[in-house]
Amino acid sequence: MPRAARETDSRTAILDAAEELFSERGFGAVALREIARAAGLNVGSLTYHFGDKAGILEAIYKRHTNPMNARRLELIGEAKRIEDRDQRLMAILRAYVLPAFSSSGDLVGGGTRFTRVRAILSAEGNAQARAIIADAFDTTTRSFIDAIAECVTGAAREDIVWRSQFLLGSLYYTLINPERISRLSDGRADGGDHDEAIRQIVLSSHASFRALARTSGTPAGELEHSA
Amino acid sequence: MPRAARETDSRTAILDAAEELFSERGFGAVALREIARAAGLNVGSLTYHFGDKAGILEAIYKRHTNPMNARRLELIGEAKRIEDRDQRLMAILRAYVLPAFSSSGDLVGGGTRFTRVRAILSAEGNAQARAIIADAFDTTTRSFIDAIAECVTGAAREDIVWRSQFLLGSLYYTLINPERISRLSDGRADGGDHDEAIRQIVLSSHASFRALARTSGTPAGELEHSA
DNA sequence: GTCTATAGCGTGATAGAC
DNA sequence: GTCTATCACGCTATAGAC
Repeated sequence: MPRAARETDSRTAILDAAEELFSERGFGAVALREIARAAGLNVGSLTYHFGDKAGILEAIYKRHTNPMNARRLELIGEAKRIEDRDQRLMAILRAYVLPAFSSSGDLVGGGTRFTRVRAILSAEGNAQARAIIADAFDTTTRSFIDAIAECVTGAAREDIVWRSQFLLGSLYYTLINPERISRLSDGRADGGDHDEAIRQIVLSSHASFRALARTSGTPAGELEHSA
Repeated sequence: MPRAARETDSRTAILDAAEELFSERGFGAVALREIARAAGLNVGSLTYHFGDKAGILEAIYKRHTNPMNARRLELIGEAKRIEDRDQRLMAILRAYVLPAFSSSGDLVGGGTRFTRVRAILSAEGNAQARAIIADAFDTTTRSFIDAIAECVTGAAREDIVWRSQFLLGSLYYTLINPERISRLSDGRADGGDHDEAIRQIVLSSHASFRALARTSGTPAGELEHSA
């Protein structure tokens, strides 16, 4: 067993390499040998440090979830102090989206890469991976839903849950398939532009959530059309 | 080579089995042996009919894309005849979402299953799979974007593209991870309820698109907040 | 048209030298 | 702590019997 407290250079080299490969092709499709080669180490070294392949994924999760959740809660806390409901809602949405894109902790560009890992893993349905993913973010997501509910008075809790699912789906799919945006816009938009992606997701979901409010000056007629 | 025109029982049995397995675990993680077992046939039979593993995926795409696109264009055509812009927008969104869930052609429940295959494959990043996916839906998607643009006057094309990306991401993620909705709503919503999913996606994206309109009675202030 | 048998390769994980 | 060597297994794809 390696010393748990200290992160050696090899350990982080392995995690960095694995994270990059997982973010591109998922968990199952990546071979330990590839990770070893990318990290400049031998296969035996990986299993020495992390036991098995799933152990590597677990370590990747461990180093990201805490900083990312902390950053989210911090930003949500700030956002909650805004009085105007619309602006507060906007700030809350940014608090959720921003840490998924920007760097988490000391890791350069780690946020985006890790979020892409999560996006791919959520689709892959791998049993080992599923066990590791399991509710690493549920608690934070619930705080997030609570904060939204306070901005969107009179909305049913279920509706907010559905739309927060759509928010996460939007975020994931944008990270997975950014070329589609560039292509369908004939180059007028760049799907790989993270700042723009954040802006678009926040604005779009803001409109989606605000339409749930029963009070305030929303134009009537969204609910119970033919759909 | 098998007769191209006629679909034998074995062929459809193979495609059905493969489609089910792909929709659960993606392309790479499914072994030919599993498909053969589920179809009640031998491995050799699969390669006889479809050449190789990618050939099976290709055949699955072939039997779905045309019917699904046709249904979408038909529904968009109907929707375009609606005069009221809000109601037309709603109908157009339904025209896009509905065929992704409901059965396509004669295939029972085929739409949902096939859409789940597409969702997983889009995330998987497999090279062979990517080649088959490539713009099987781009033409229809462009008609869809055009139709929305007519409802949302004054909106920038790029913004519509971004939000249609979010629509697809919402749809995919809901099919991939429906349990998350049930869990986060504490059982008050059922993520696996397709009719409700359609309704929620349509309403949510309707609000998102409508907010882009510069004319009409939209409440001011969505654009250019802090974001 | 479907089967069995097998080739040829790549995989995750381990044992033991250094 | 990192290496080489190796095990046992699973994979896709093919060849050829029936």
